[in-house]
Formats: sequence, structure tokens, C-alpha cells
Amino acid sequence: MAQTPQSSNSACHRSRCPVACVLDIIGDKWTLLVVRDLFFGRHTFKELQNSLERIPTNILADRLKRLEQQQIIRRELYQSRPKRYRYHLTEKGRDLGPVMQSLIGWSKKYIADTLEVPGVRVDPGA
Amino acid sequence: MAQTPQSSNSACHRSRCPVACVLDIIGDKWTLLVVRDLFFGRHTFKELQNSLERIPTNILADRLKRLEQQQIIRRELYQSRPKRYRYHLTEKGRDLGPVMQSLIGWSKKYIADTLEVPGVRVDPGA
DNA sequence: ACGGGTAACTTTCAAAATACAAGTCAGTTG
DNA sequence: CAACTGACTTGTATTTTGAAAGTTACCCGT
Repeated sequence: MAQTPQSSNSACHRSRCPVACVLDIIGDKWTLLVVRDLFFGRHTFKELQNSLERIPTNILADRLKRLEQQQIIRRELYQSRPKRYRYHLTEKGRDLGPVMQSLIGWSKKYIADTLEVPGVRVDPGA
Repeated sequence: MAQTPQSSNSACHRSRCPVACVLDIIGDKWTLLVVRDLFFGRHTFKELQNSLERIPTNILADRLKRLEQQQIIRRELYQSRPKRYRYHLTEKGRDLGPVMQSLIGWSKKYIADTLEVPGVRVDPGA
């Protein structure tokens, strides 16, 4: 266990209900889409920005910041002369896989005409 | 199958990704908390309003309206002289159970000091 | 050295969503 | 008839969002 489970729940303000707490972290329209893209092999700001739903760049920057604060993702400098970064899911982030899967399962049952999801791309270097 | 799975996905505007589609429906801070309360035995407007996180009444009214439009819940008049309503999950709504469970699972692993969740109360009359 | 291009953001500002309080409405109870 | 209840609705201030443009740091070709 790398990411210290049971770390301080500073983002948890509305109540101590586990559902409310997790929604305080990922309960919005964009956060889980960023996580989805990280699961599916997009890692740079540009790649995330160019994904299907065209997330506004200010929102993307904000969500990446929050996800990093929550230790759901990690930012890694992969080229230092023009500084370039790559984002990766931590163990805590990868553990959102089941959440993603359950959402996809519900979607496929109840929402028509959704796209086939590619398999999760586990990145080799993590 | 009562709720016609694969019904029109009118709420699905950002993209055809199943994750994006489902987030367009339940991707906000309050919707899943209302669903949680319905799972756990709260059914009237007043009961939902008095739950742990004290959702503002205008937001609650709005979310109930949307959830009903999506056929995730059903509104039932249970007393007609002073009109009183009860809200219930449909099959489509109850099928959000696994989503809720996966969220709770993640929460228990990564967020400290969350409350114990009571078992889901399956209401007898549904 | 200059102009153009790229990645990763940040800033600006209008529009939409949220939060809080108060008000409405139908009916019931004392 | 006055007070109360449940189920909302309305008004308004605050916050978040979204779209576009701007910034910074660097590379490349000429």
C-alpha cells in the first residue's frame, strides 16, 4: 500500500457519509472523465484536452490540481527543457476502476447508442 | 424489464461515451445522495430534505424532477386530501446499487472516519 | 536574429448553477 | 380562526462553469 489509505479526509466537509465524502472528491461532471482518459492511455495535458468531450482548459487544469492534491494522480516531469508533464493514476486512482466499471455497466443497460469502451490500457511504466 | 432499457438517451449531450452519458445524469454533488437516501428508506420530500447533508429544497425539488424524467424514480401520491407524495426507486434506479456500493468501497478504503452504512432497506411495497 | 509553432497553463468575463432564506398553497388540527 | 404541516416555489447573492484569448518557455527553419 503506497498511497497511505485512511489519510486525512480534508476534502470531506458535508458529512461523514462515505457516499457524500467520495462525491465531494469526484462528484462533478468532469473529474471522472479525466480519470477515464488516464485509464485509457491519455497522459499529457494536450491529450486530455483533446479528448472526446473537449473539456475547457481551465477546468482541466483545476481538476488535475485537485486530483493531485487527493493523490489520485501524480504529475511527472518527463522532459525538462521545454517543461513537459505526464499525469498518471496512483494506486488510489486505479482503485476507481470498479466505480468506472459499474458506471459503464449501468450505462450500457440503460442508455442507448453509447460507444464501445476500449479495454483499460495499463501503462507499462507505472 | 419494466423501465424499457435502451430508451432514448436525450440527456446525453456531451458525447456518446458511456461514462460521459451517465455523468450527464448523475454527475453532480447531490443526485446520488438523493438516490442513496431512497435506498436507505427515506421517501418523502421532508425526509429527504432532513437527511444528513441538508440539501437545499430548491435543489432537492430539481433533482427529484430530473430523476423522475430519467425514470430512475417514480412519484406516488400516497394521500390525496392534503396531497402527499412518496418517491421510490424504479428498477433503473435500484440498478444504481452497484455504483453506490463501489463508491462506498472506495470510500472505506481511502477516506478516514466515514460512518458505517446501514444495509440497504428494500421497501416491501415496491 | 526573427517568425512561426508547440505544450502547458492562466486570465478574463459572461452565463449558468448553487445556496440560503423566505414565501406560497392546500389542507388539518386545536 | 390561528397555528401547523408537507411540498414545493421564488428571490437573490455567491460560486462555479465555459469559451476564448493570453502567457511562458522553449524549439526549429531561414
